[in-house]
Amino acid sequence: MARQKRTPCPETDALGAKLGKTILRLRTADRLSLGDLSGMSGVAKSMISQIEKNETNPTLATLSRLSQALGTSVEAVLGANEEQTALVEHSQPQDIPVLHSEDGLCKLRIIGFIDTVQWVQWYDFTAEPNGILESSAHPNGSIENLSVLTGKLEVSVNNDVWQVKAGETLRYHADFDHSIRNIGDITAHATMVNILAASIRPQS
Amino acid sequence: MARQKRTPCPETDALGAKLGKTILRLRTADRLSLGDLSGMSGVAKSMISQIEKNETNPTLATLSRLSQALGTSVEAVLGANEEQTALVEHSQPQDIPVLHSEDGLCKLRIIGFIDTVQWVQWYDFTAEPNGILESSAHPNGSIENLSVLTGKLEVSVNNDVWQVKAGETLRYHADFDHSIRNIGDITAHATMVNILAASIRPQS
DNA sequence: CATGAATGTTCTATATATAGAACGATTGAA
DNA sequence: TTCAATCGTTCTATATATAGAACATTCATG
Repeated sequence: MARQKRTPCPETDALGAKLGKTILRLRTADRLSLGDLSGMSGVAKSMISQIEKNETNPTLATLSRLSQALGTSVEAVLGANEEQTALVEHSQPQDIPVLHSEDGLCKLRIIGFIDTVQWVQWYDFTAEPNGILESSAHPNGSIENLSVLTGKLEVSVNNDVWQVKAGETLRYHADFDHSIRNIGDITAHATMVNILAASIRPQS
Repeated sequence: MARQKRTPCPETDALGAKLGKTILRLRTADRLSLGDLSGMSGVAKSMISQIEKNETNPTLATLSRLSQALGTSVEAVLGANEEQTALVEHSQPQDIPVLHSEDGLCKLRIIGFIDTVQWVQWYDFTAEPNGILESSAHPNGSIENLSVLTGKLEVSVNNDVWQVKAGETLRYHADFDHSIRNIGDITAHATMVNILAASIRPQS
């Protein structure tokens, strides 16, 4: 015997509601009728109707077929946030914060600070010869990406040391104290991109 | 009467397989038994077992409850790509793909291509005077960020045109056809970062 | 006004996702 | 050895997700 409880858990329900709206939005944006999308995806149009109204609890398979037909992925459809912030932003130099290393030889311009996306930030990094930038550990599981445009840098994390020169990219875990030093004899220039772990996985 | 065809579509099947591995990985990483996770999530342990082996086709509701119990979101669980990435990666210049514009005057070096994180990519962009780079629309809701290091560029999206010069950053929606042109008389150099819409999501 | 071809909705029958129980395998302690 | 506990698997019954058909509505065009 199997007893089954109806489980309209609020979290899940909200997820389904958002999903339905997203599907509807994508479908109408492409000017597709239920029948069209049904034909393209192989999902019954009755199903699509119910999904859009959050009257059912779709299966991974149907979600996969639907998002494929809509040209996206299941993750994207589920994660899609419809805030249609149709904004364009133009930052002037004086708006961009600049950090300096303790020795005054390195400069870190924080370019990519977007309040809507906290888990990725990027910087323009320059260092005079022998300049060293010391960073304490970033939030759990962050990954730092250093792409050197000109010059030669040395990166130390924990007890490991690597060298990176112009044209190369180094990617390393930044949830330890780490430092970057200019070991060349010219000004070094690099693009640094930090990705926070929140977007990958809440740590084990 | 309802005829129903079993549809083990390869795409969907692969997604399910990946999902199963991810669930298993997260569960064991937290040292949870099937029973533990079942108790925490409210999903029958038999279901979890079948999901991990991709012998069933879970519902959005169960995925939601499971990922909640594991401390993540459905998107993250589905999007989680493959195993623990190598701790460190060092890309040489020859590993980095380079795109050229049709007129041959612009160069786009794809620096930040991480297979584990599909929602952010960045590029090193250079353009000779008058060079123009035309891009077709990116996936739904992408945002493109252009930080000019040297020179002066003009960005056209839809019918809007903006100018950006050294030190400035322009941020615009890239889900339309758009183009970037060097309107200065020296080689322009910029860092371009693209963020896909899938990532616009609060909380971790 | 018809009449048809679209649209989205509700109905109905079946395949299947799911919960719970029963099972077998492993471990550890008395 | 026993016994008990705990693991993952497999079985079974039911709730339900799904496909397909029937239905309802709009909107053309004659």
